[in-house]
Amino acid sequence: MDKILDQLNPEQREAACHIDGPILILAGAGSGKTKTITTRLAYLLSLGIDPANTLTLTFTNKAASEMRERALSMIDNPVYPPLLCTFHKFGLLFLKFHIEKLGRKNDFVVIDTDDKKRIIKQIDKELPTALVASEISRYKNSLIHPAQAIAQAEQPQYKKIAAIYQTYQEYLVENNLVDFDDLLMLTHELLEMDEDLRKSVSDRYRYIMVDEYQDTNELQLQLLKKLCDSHTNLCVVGDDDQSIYGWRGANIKNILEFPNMFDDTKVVKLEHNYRSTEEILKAANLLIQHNRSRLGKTLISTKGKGKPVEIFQSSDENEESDKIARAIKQLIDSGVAAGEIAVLYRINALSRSLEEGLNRAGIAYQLVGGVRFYERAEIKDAISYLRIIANSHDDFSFKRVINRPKRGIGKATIDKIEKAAYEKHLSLYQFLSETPKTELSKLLSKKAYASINRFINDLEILQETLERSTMEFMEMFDSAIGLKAHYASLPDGMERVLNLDEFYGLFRDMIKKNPDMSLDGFLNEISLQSDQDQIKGEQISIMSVHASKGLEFTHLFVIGMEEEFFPLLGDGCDMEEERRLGYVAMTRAKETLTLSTVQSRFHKGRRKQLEKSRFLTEAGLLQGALSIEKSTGYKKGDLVKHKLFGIGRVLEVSRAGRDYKLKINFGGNRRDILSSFVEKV
DNA sequence: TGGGTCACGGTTTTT
DNA sequence: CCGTGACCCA
Repeated sequence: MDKILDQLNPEQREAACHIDGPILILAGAGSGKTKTITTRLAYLLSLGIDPANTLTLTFTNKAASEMRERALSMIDNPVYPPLLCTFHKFGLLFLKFHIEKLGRKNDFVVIDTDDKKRIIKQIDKELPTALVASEISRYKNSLIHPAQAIAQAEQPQYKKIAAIYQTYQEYLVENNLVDFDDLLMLTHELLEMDEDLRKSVSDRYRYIMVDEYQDTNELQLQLLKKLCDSHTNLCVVGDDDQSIYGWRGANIKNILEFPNMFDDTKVVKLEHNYRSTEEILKAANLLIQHNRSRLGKTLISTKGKGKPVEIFQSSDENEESDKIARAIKQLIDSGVAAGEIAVLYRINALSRSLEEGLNRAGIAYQLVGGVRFYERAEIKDAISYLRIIANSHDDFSFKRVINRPKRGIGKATIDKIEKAAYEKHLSLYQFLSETPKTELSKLLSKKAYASINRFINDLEILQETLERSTMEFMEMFDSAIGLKAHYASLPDGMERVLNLDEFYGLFRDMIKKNPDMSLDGFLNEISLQSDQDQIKGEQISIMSVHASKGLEFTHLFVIGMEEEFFPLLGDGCDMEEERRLGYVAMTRAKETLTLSTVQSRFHKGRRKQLEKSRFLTEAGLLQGALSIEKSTGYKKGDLVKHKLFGIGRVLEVSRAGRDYKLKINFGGNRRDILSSFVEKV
């Protein structure tokens, strides 16, 4: 038992050994966070706690599988695996068992963001789909039902969005679809309305752990509270300084106020950093100290002084990328493995000039992020076919693929079929396969009729084959549909064909490993899976700062260190979150860190003169008095909001020790207020 | 039905 | 500048 804990430092051990009651583990970058919580899980099990009584929640599948592997390798006799999965996977499992209590069937289909947008577009074409989609997410994540949304909407635009939300939700229920937010929202709903269920679920999961707690949103917090109904054994791990998902609903208050929300919370800080040199940590620490909303932590290096952080200054983006390419070449020539090198940027648009520079220098690289495997059009087509075959009610998938490959069926024909099917209360597929041929041929044009007949026929043959043998079904699937052939004929088709092959390969693998798995099972399995886009070690990586979270590189470059790009300014800019992003970027580096800044950059069709990023000065890397206004983010004339005094206008900004003082005019009343007590409006 | 052209707008991303 | 989506015509 002690062997398990031997590997930990005193703070890590203190955190891992805490069993009962709430605990917040504040784990700084590179402080051995995963090691600590996987050890804690292994420790709990080594004490004889039933794995079935534990629940460990993460945000990504990657984190879940990594933790599972590490925890299980520490226990001698893994009895059966403890539940360790993403929040959404937990919701999915839960709903499979309990959604019937909400009057819905458990053969629901999980739709992704892309599907969601398509449905929204069907309902409304006026408002931007992306906006509506994110507002619906906001509603769901704040536990607001369509009726409430409609009742509280004031502006005409929001009235419209709330109405779309209602129609959207009705559409989901009618077609038995569930979106990502529903996986959590419906789970919460069930736990809220059914006291017995809540009690039994909470009794079962007596030891709950949450990874990356700084990224939780309101809904996730509420869900956790329900899961902790009959106990308070909640162990959350995170780093408030690495909260970089505020824009998608993560609420940093969840971690900042955790000790106030749960009584008798134990707080453990992990501040020993096992990743970066002193020079790198010094800069990162200085930078993050400029933030006010934080619990406060200073990383301590265990790796020695190291090389100073280097600054590259160039006139434009071409010079910048050439400099970086040259530096990378030197590293590689001196024997550094390419996988140890990465370049980060704040926005994806900056990858272009960088890629050009790397290409000029003949350096192979891989771009991490971008379009994910399961979101590629060709893969979603194949999945849609599988969904129709598994579930003949899935009109949504049906419409996606009815004309892919091209069958000469356009909007007009689809409208006709939809209308007729609607009148008979049948799904599209049912309607087309059950309606007598004579009747169908009257409804449709000759060409469309013949084409649809063939289509339905192919699907029926596939369905019959599936009943006999999944393997046989898979063998004939593509040739029956003609997806590969379709994509092969397109100009950029080669890669898409390869992707389809990979997908079919995945499917076959899954069947071989799990001969009993049904098509339904397979579809469920992949609905929450993003490709584990593993980084191939033999190339240098380039990616956004967001994509780099959780990774580390021996030699790291960050480009675009200019005001406007990093920090990325614009409306709704949260300077503290930008600073946390800067902190995340810097703390990815192990041995050398190079920050690059240019005088001008070509962006959105024009060249712009730029100033050096304030983060360079804040991190103590560049001299130069920064104007007070810039470092606070407040300037004369800004509107700010105070808890008690309400909205006021800034008249003057001045320094007050480590904080800043604002002279504010609150409706005629002038007051001096410390800047951390107001927020921008 | 589907290919072609033009206007517009443009952070960060996981499930 | 470059990709997407709406709209128009064959």
